[in-house]
Amino acid sequence: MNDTVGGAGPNQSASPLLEGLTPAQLAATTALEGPVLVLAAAGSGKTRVITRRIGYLLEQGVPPWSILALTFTNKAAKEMRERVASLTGGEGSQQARGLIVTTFHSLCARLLRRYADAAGLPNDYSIYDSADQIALVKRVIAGLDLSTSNFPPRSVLGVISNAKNELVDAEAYAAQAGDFSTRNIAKIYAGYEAGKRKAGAVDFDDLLLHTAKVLANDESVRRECQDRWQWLMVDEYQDTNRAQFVIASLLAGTKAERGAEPNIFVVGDPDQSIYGWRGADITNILDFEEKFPGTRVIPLGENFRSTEPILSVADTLIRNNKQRKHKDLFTSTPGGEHVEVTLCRDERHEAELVVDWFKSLNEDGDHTWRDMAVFYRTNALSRAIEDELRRESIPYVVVRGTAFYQREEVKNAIAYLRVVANTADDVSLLRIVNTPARGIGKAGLAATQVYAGDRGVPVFEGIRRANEVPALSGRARNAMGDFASLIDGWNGAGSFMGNDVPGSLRDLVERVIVESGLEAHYQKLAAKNEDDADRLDNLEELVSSAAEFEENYDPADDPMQFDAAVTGESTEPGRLSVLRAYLESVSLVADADAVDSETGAVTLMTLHAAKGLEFPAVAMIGLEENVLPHSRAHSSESELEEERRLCFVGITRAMRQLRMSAAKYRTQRGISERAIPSRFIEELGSEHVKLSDQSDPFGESPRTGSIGPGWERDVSIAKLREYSAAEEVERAARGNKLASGLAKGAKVRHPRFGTGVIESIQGGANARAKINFHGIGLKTLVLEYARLEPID
DNA sequence: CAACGACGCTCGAAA
DNA sequence: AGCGTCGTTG
Repeated sequence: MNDTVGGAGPNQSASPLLEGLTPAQLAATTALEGPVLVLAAAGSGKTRVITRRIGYLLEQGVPPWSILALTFTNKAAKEMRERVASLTGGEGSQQARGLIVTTFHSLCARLLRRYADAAGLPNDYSIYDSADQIALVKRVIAGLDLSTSNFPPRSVLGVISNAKNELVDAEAYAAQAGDFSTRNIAKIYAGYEAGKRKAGAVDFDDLLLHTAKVLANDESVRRECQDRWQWLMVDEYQDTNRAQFVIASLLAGTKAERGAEPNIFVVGDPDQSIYGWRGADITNILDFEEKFPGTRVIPLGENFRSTEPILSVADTLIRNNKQRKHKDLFTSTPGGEHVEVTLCRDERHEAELVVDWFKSLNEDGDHTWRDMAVFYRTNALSRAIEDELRRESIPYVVVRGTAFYQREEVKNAIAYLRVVANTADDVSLLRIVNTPARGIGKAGLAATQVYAGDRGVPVFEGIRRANEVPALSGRARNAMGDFASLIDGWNGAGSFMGNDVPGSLRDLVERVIVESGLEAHYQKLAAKNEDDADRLDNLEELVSSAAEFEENYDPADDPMQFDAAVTGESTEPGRLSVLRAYLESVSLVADADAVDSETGAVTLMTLHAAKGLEFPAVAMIGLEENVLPHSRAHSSESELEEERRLCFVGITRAMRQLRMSAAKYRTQRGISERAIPSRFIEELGSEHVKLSDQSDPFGESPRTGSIGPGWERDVSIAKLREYSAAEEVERAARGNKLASGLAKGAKVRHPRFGTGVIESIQGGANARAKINFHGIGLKTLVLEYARLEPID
């Protein structure tokens, strides 16, 4: 931009911002102008580099509002903002006013709000999550007289999402659709797009897609953005997809547009690319230098996180990836313990070993619960660990940020709010129009949908005009009339423009929950079934979350409020616009956002959610074929390599201690199946790995050492059957023994379900008991796994 | 029209 | 094991 910025070398400016950096980190931090690609190995201090670089830019006099940093999760964005704030002196410092650190999706959501006209969207658009998408696709499939068994909504949506990630829209897709099935998918795709357009809704892919289109097609929009943001940074660049690459490129602009090479700074590690299935495109890294001539490439190789054995094991594993540029991982801090890899009997045994390990770490006094984490390939694997931690009264958190918003009762409340914000949102409307039941039945609704469809108006408009809809019963008309006034009462449709609805967001959410009848509905359920008691708590929590959002809401934080950002003024926002912002934030929570290192609890999460984090002690479970690598990742070598990178990401999160385990039997979908140790175990090498086979409960001392009988992977099907048959006999004997200890009519206690009476019991390999639990009802439990205690 | 139980299907990571 | 759909009953 000018000489003062570029020329200020680290030597003259003894800035504290540049202290304690390695030469490579310093080079990256102070590489200001022009395109820069930082290849940052795991644990090499990339967050540090980005935050210091932002601080350095500010120190050089760059205005904060001209800096835009894009991260992968809200959590990462928040952390980065905090670190910048502490570097530049002070919380919420005026210095950083207008600095934008956010996620791609949030940025796009805001851009589309501001440039709604140019994007062809209403500015009150809804964001559909996967459940909404499925609901809409189902309706479209039904409307086309197709069957959901021939066209499973989930897989159709997968096809649509992939098409979108390659920037193929419904039209383009139809143009290349050949066979019968593909042509029908093209029809569903088109219907799905039309449905969203009518509802004023977008899905996650659309957020990126629409933004890319607006930036590409509307020069004034592009100009405005390019003028504001002179300094662009992208974190986790290896996980950007095609659309994100296009957006970043358009925001950066070209030399022709800017008169100089754009200041775009991206940081990534090809070895940590784990979102290929979501369209992440590794060629974005490879093409970067081509797209931005004169790119400076700065490698950050030295690892400051892990002990030597951990790093070495990670390195040995990742070398098995063939489609990879060779790269040495190194640490200057030698020493450290071996990586222990254990073969367990089953997931319960595995959980016991993990929890025993954690307990011993805790007792040694070197670690607290928050230093420990368990990683797994799929969410379902957390269960056994959770049970064991609960049994041992060890505090733990399962990282699943979106789980709360996916609960039925919360989704319902949010659907109401979405309808308040956007009455055209048919998917949300249909979800709640008769929840709780208010006499708007299937038949009446169908007639209203037809009426609305014929006139091209939203279903809610049909409900408003229930009196004109033919063939409705008087009761249905009344019910619909009541419902319409309910919604209109909340969104102020009666008052001028609906924009000056008084009161707070908190009040609105509370009113909606009470007046919709949701509260009463769940109160009724809770009275009947203890399991439903927490639903009311969740609704309460939603109110708190809205209140908290409202409290922290500052329209000036909106990236698009240029003037407010620059002048420091903020305008009083209307309640509906706060509601919209709230709904948007709710739609864009990531699982990883739920990580909270402050709580003194063990952290449980998927390998994907673990990206970017670090823990002193890590247990990785389920290192089995078809789990990691996952069974669905066997169709190509590149999928397998992505699984290997996922394993690599997990390993490199561990700072001091790492354990991995595989179970000989794993229960999935309710049945226990023989599992084969993951090929990745062998690929860890043997130098820093300590194997131990603890799977034989009757064996003398556990077998340790090299890959032995229990570890073999290339077992033939016949051999597997042989194993299974032998073990089946054992299991049957165990089952019979367990069953004989209990009888019909006996009273038992279960750690979670309380006391109950046995209704029926069955022995054998899958010994089960049907038990009538007090206050809960009938449950069938597998004796081998259920922790039942007989009581008198 | 709503509530409940039986049945059958699925089953990956997530913004 | 969990979920959604279907058919039955209140």
